[in-house]
Amino acid sequence: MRLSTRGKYGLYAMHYLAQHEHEGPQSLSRIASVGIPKQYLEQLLGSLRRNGLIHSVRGANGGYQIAKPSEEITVLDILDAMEGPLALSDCIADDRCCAKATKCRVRHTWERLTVNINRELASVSLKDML
Amino acid sequence: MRLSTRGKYGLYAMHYLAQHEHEGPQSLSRIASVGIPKQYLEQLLGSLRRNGLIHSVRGANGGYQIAKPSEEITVLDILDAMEGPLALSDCIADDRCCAKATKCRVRHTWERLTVNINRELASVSLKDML
DNA sequence: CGATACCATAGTAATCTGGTCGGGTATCAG
DNA sequence: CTGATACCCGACCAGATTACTATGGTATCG
Repeated sequence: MRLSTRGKYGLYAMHYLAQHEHEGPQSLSRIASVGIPKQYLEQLLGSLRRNGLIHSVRGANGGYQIAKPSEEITVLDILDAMEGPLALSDCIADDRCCAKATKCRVRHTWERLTVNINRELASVSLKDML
Repeated sequence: MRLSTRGKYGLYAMHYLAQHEHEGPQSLSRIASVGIPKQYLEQLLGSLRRNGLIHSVRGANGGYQIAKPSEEITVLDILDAMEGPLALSDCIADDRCCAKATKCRVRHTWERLTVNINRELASVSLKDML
C-alpha cells in the first residue's frame, strides 16, 4: 500500500503554495521548481483546482493560489483530490459488492480502520506542515 | 489510495484460517471457496507463508494453517505481506532520495502520519475480526 | 498584438494487477 | 510401490494504471 507520485507531488505543490499564501499567484514554473516535471504538474494542479483546493489566474502574471486559508486544508483533502478516496478494492466503495455485507466481519473491520485512517489524515493541515 | 485485491484476498484468507485455527490444515480449495480464484490465491498464500504468517503441510490431506495464535497476527502484518510496507512513493522508503531530507517538512509530516497509520493497522488482530 | 501562462486532450512507454497455465515435489492411503 | 491429493514455483498474458510528453487552444496583461 503505497502513495503514488501524484499524492507526493500534490503535497509538495500545496506546501509550496501555502508558503507563498499572500504573495499573489504563483506560476506553474515556480511551483515545478521544487522538483516536479512541469507538464505533469499542470495536470495535477487541474485536479486540485477541480476539487476546490486552489484557484487559478489565467493570462500573463497568472498562476495558482490556495483557495482557502492553509489551516482549512488538510492532508486528507489533498490525497483525496489526487488519488481518490481510500477504499478496500471496490468492495467498500460499493455497498452491493458483498452480498453478505452485514455478516462480513472483514468488511466491518476495514470500514472502522478506514474511518480512523481518514481521521488521522484529516488531523494534519497545510499550516501544520509549515 | 486504495487497497488492491491482494490485500483484500489476504484478509479474507487469513480470516478463514483463523476461524478454523484448531481444525488441522485447510486446503487451498476450501479457502478459495470464500470467493477467491484458486490459482491466484495459491500465489498469495505463498507470500503469506514466506512472511511467516502461515505454514503449509504438503501432500494428501495437506493445507494451510496460521503460524501463530490469531491474537498475535495483526491487519498490518497481513497488508505488509501482501502489498509491501506503506510508503510515500519511493521517497520515504529510501533515505537518500530527498537531498534536503532533514529540511523537508512534507517528508517529516508523512513520516509521522505513516507511523500513526501503521499503529492503527497494528491495533487490530485477527482474533478481533472473529 | 504578442508574450505569458493556464486549459484540455491525446499519446506512450513502463510498470502493476489480476489473473491463468504447466510442470514440478512432498505426502498419505491402500 | 504407486497413485491420488495437494502444495510449490516460474512463466506468461491481457488489461489497467502511472508518470510522463506533445500539441494546440484560450485568457489576460502590457
